[in-house]
Order: sequence, then C-alpha cells, then structure tokens
Amino acid sequence: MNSQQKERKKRDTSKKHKLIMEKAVEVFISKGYDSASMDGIAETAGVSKRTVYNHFQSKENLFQEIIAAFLADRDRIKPMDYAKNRPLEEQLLSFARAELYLIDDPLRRGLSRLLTSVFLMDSELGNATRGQYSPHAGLIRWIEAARDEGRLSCDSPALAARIFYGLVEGCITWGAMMSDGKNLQGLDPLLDEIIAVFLSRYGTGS
Amino acid sequence: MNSQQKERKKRDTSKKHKLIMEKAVEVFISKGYDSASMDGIAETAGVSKRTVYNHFQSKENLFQEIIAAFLADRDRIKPMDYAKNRPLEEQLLSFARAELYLIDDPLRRGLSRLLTSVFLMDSELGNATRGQYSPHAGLIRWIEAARDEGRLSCDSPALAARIFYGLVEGCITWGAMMSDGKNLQGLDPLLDEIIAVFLSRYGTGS
DNA sequence: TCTATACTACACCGTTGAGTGTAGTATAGA
DNA sequence: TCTATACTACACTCAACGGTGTAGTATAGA
Repeated sequence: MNSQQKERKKRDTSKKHKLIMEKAVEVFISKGYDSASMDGIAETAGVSKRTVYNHFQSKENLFQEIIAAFLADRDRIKPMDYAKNRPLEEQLLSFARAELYLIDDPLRRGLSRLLTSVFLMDSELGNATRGQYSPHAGLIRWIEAARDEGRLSCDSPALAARIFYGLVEGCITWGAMMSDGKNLQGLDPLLDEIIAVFLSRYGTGS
Repeated sequence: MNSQQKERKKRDTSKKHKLIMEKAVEVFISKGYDSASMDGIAETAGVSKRTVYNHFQSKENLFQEIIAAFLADRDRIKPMDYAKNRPLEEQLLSFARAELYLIDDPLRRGLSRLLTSVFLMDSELGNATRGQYSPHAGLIRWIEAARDEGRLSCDSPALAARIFYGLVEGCITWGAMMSDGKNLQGLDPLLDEIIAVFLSRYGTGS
C-alpha cells in the first residue's frame, strides 16, 4: 500500500556485497569449502558475521553466488573465434589461450582449483554446473569450417576437438592447477608444440 | 626383561585392519574426506568406533595409510615397458593402459577422484606425495631408445613424453574422473587416435 | 536535522564430529 | 582350561561451526 514510501530509502549495499564475496573467495581458496568458516570469512572481510548473513542466506548460498560469478566471467571470454584465412596456428593459439584464461591468473587459478576439487567429489553439482556448457562446440565448428576450405583433414571434427582440448588441458591446465602455476614458465614453446602436434595429424599444409 | 613372555601372545589383527581400511575407503569416496566421519566409518565396517581408533591413531592417519596403500598398488603396476622391435603402436598402447589403470576400475577411479580432490586443495600434501614419483621417466627412456633406433624423431624426449601423457590424461583420465567413467565407452578408437596423433608428429615410418 | 536502513558486537543455540576412558565380553593361543 | 589380548558398548569431553536474536550505533538520503 505505502510501497512508494518504503522504497524511498534504499542504500547501495553492492560495495559491501562485493567485498564480502571477494574476501570469501580468498578464504575458500586457501582453506577449501569445508574448512572455510563463516566466522573466518567475516573476519577476513572486516565485517560482522551478522552482516555476512544479511547478504547471503547461507554458506552454500554464498558459495553458489561465487561460482555463478566465476562462470559468468569465464563465459564472457569464451566466444572469440571464427574461421578466416589467417594462419591456422594463430587461430588455434587463440583457442588455447581462451582455455588458459582459467588458470593464467592466481585468483582464477585458485578458483579453478577449488571448483574442480568440489566438483570432483560432488558429481551432481558438477554436472549441473557444467551441464549447459559445451566448450567444444566452438572449436568443432571452426574445424569444420577449416576442413571445408581444405586446410584441415579429419573424419570427425568432434574427435579432433577432443584431441586439441585434451592436449591443452592435459599438458598445461591440470599441471598448473596441481602445481599452482609453477609449470607456466616457458609456456610458449609448449603451446607451439601442442599446435604442431595437432596440425601434423590434421593439417593439410594449407 | 620378560619380553619373550610378552610376545608369546599376539593375535593376528590384520584381517580387521584391512576390513576397516576397505570400508573407510568406501566412506571417504562417497562422502569426501571432511564429510566422512569416524563414526560412519566404524558403522560401515560393522566395528566399534574404539576399534577403529585402536587400529589407527587418527582420522588423518587412517587416510594416510589408505593413500600409501593406493600408491603402492599403483607403483606395482607402473614398470612394465621397454624398447623392442614390436610395433610402436602396441608399446605406446601399453603405456597408455598403465596410465589408465588408475581409472579403469570403479574403486580405483573413486580413489583417484578423492586423492585428486584432496591434493588440489592441499598442495603441500600433494607435492609431498607426488614428489618421489616421476611417471614420465619410463616413457622418456623408451622414447630415447626408439629414437636411437631411428623409429622416432624428436628434439626433446621429455617434451614428447609430456605431450603423450597430456593426451592420455587430458582426453581420457580427467573426463573419466569428472563423469565417473561414463566416457570410457568406446575407448579403443580414442586410444588409437591418440597414438596416431603422437606418431604423426614424432614417428618416422619405422 | 531526522529517520529508516545497514551494520556491529555479542551472546546464544543446536549439532556434529574427533577423540578418550572404562567396564565388561568374546576369543585365540598356550 | 586359563589368560592376555582384541573387541564392544557407551558415556563422555571438548571444540568448532552454522546460524539466529537482539540491542545499540553509525550513516545515507530526504
């Protein structure tokens, strides 16, 4: 009834909301989900525990919101490629770098580690989260386009895409998560080699 | 002083010890380390909680013993290959299958998932455990031998080995852990493709 | 300046879980 | 049969943690 009066006063709490999320990410990354306590998060954020609960219904809720923000950030990066007459190496490199976005920054790498760790032990959550996400689709389309122009040769673009992402993830991503990025020194030669491997199997020599 | 008398009576408790470990593995796999309770483990094993603590100092101790047994089991499988005049494909396949030993059985796969999840969030433990373990060494030696015979061509056997394991892990292992082995159907064509990719880059055509 | 809103400080609750102590029972080995 | 050993049942401690309630304070917006 008097809703217009009630809505007159509404302070902007997004700053604190964001602050709590950022600090919570830090705590979750360093302790893991279970071992991270809401008291610890509140203290790290320099905020009372009650404020945390005023912003987030529960620990799980807070975590979900962090996951959502992370995935949204990642998805903003994803769609960046298309078939052209630029060198194949260059375009494949951009696919690889998009994939490596998840681990080329300490914070994102920490979150990737955390989420991977959680998803490994909670298949339902993992599948639900990863369900609507098909990272290979873009590369498959790219491979088909390149094949149509005779620049690639393969029976199954899906298989080739799987090989490519397998190479990138197997050679780089997982090691980076495991060793906290210590294997990211001298990355470029490795990336070049990965692309060379891929093209020696599927390339036609332009 | 009268130690020979004391040692006369010693019952064989290894059966129960093993039973507890096996049941604990089940619980750890299904719940994760943190959420698995010692009460739950005792109940699953059909044993009193006190007995669990008579066999294992602490939860962490029990977990460590499980890890050790798992790694020992895996290491027993590892050293199985050497250079010969058998087809390269065949020998590479055996390297790949040795790697897939970790995930080709539901129990081992569960343990791999659990340990990976734990190691991801506890770098110290992960590094300490993985420290004395160099899985690439065998393949590197194999590649050097094959190169010496002119059957492979590469500048850096270490890099080639990294590519090979990256392919196997990236294309198969990680997906199997994430999806609980649902991607292990139709594995052979994928393995063949992986080996074909590797040989198209490093093979010389015998 | 005034007031609704956000926030703090702090006590509090209920639960869970690791680990212990103990008294009594079952059993393997002599 | 005898006895030391393994085991059980159970009560218990202690600490941590998720979450709530509240009274009071600071502050943004009118």
